[in-house]
Amino acid sequence: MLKVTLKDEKEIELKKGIKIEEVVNSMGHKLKKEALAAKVDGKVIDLNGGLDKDCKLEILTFEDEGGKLALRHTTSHILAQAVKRLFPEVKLAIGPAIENGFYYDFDSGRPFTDADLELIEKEMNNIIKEDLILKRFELPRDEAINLMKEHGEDYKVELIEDLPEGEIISFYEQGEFIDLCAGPHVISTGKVKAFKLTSVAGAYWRGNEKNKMLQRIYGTSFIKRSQLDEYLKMLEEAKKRDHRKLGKELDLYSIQEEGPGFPFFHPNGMIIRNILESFWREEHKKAGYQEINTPIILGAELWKKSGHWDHYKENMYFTEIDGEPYAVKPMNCPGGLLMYKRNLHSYRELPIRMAELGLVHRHELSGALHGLMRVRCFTQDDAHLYMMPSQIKEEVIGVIELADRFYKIFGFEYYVELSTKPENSMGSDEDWEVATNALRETLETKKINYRVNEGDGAFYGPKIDFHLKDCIGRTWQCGTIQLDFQMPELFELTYIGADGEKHRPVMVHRTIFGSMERFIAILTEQCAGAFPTWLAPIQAIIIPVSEKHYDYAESLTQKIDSLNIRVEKDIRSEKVGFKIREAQLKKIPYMIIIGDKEVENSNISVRDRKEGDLGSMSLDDFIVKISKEINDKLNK
RNA sequence: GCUACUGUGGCUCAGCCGGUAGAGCAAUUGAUUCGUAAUCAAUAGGUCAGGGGUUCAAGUCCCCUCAGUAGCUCCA
Repeated sequence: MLKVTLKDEKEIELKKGIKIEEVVNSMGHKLKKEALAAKVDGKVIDLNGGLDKDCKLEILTFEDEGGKLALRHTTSHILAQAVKRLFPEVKLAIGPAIENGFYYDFDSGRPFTDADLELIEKEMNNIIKEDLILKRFELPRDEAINLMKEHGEDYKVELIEDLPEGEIISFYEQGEFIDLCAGPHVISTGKVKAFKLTSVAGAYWRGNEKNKMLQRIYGTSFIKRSQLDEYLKMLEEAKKRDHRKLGKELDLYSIQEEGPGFPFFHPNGMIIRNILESFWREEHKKAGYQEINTPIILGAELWKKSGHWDHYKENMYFTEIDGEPYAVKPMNCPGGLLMYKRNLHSYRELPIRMAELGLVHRHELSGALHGLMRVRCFTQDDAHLYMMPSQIKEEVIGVIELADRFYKIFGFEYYVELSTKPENSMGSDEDWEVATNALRETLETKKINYRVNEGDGAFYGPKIDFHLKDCIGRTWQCGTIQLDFQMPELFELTYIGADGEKHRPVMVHRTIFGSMERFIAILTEQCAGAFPTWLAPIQAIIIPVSEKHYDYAESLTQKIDSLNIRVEKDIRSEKVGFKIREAQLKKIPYMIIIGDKEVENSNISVRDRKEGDLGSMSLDDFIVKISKEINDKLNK
């Protein structure tokens, strides 16, 4: 007999070799119906699996990540099976479950059309109705390869050949369909109650642009129809928060055909941007930063020295001045380095923190451009910190805390990545090792959860990245902290130590917003265009009921305006309802409605864009209220 | 850059199997002076992204270019 500990710490005795499915069947009706997979000693496996030793057992449903992934992974197999039934000549690549759904990559002679998708969905429904049982089996390497060769699945053969020695090679079979797969899966195709194929896109085999481009079909699935509908509705709603849509509606910015990837900031966008920048300046002054500004165009020699010429050339724009080659800066560091080199530095000055709101230009592939999120010129809220090696940890912590403070103010949740040495990099492995470990240790000291992103560092050093989410959950890198031993070496930076000798400082490159453009985009999506009052282009609008109240409106406007609150008045001959509707669409935080009553009582009637009518109050009370909201940078 | 899709007045969109552009909003003008999400009327505005081709005839079919969207690659 086996001792099995359940999720609620209850221990039960089961006979050895029992199938988890049987265990589930002996449980409550609800769990029996909802079970999708199981977690045995922390490892997610099929319900088909058996128990052969004492263990902890947890039954997973759609509410559990493991259950959800199993269901969606099975849906991707159903998709592949349907495709094979309809188009036998298509070859299979990979088909994992991903966040919010799944995909499957196919090598088909021609691209899938919308009509194909409909056919495929129909066939998938058939497979679900057939309620095929998923059977797992393992094969030794040679047999596995032979099996896949028999099926003409070249990509699968390649995958198996690349599996490390000793790796278990498993397959899943459902009806006539067999796929190489590690699992886990749900017990039968009938478990998928609601699914939808959402889009088709090209995707390179193994994510390498030198490889063949395959057809990727994306989809999602649920255990209830209502969940699918809800998800699709949620996506629709999320699209209304898209900063490209809101940017147009709120007249924040635009991108013209004459300059793809080069944004134009409109007056409303500039108000937000300028406030963000002055906030940034205040905070950086407090945090001990100096501010500098360096040129946008600098000589080619500088870029050769910094390594950009060799490691970053595809992303750079070039020009010529008086016959000499120059480059438009893609990064601010080389200019900043020249600034450091202007004079001698004592160890007593260190760390030196030089910040720069620097406009950089980078050539991004046309297909990568995306509103303000991904552009070809942007202003980084950059800073370069020069320090003694002994100061690294403290400085990196300082930046992490600064970033955290910024994101908290905007109410952003973020997640952190540690990116390591990329292929096209400079410097010795030892340097990279030391730098990467320094960052890792700092993250661990601060007890920050992070994911390692292998090979994604800058060419001169490893980095800690802060990622923020957009309206539909895509993540974008904003803040970054990059530890660099290379530039100080290349530019022969020095400081005079206590011993009177010259020493090499270490350098940290960092941003908090990331770029003004991307940050404004994220912010726009986060607040759905209803910017917190301290950032709103118009903070209050005065709406007189009729012409009789214009004088009072004018005097209120002047009073509020004199307090540096961004106020406007709407004296068009329109009805109140119409003016309110417009103000509401512009997402103006406060509407001040004044009619006979207000003029008579010398007060105002306030409407909040979210709460609606707040009733009447005195102008002074309103000013106290809105000023507090602005000064405290409240997110409401 | 790659794969697929899209591109009609400032904005959102209609235009069936090719017959030679239409609505709403916005704008302008006039009327209306009104109490918490749309007052009424009139006027003006487009060589249908650009270029080439097929055709008696192209917004509608074909090709090229440009731009956008989704994804891949890449990245703040």
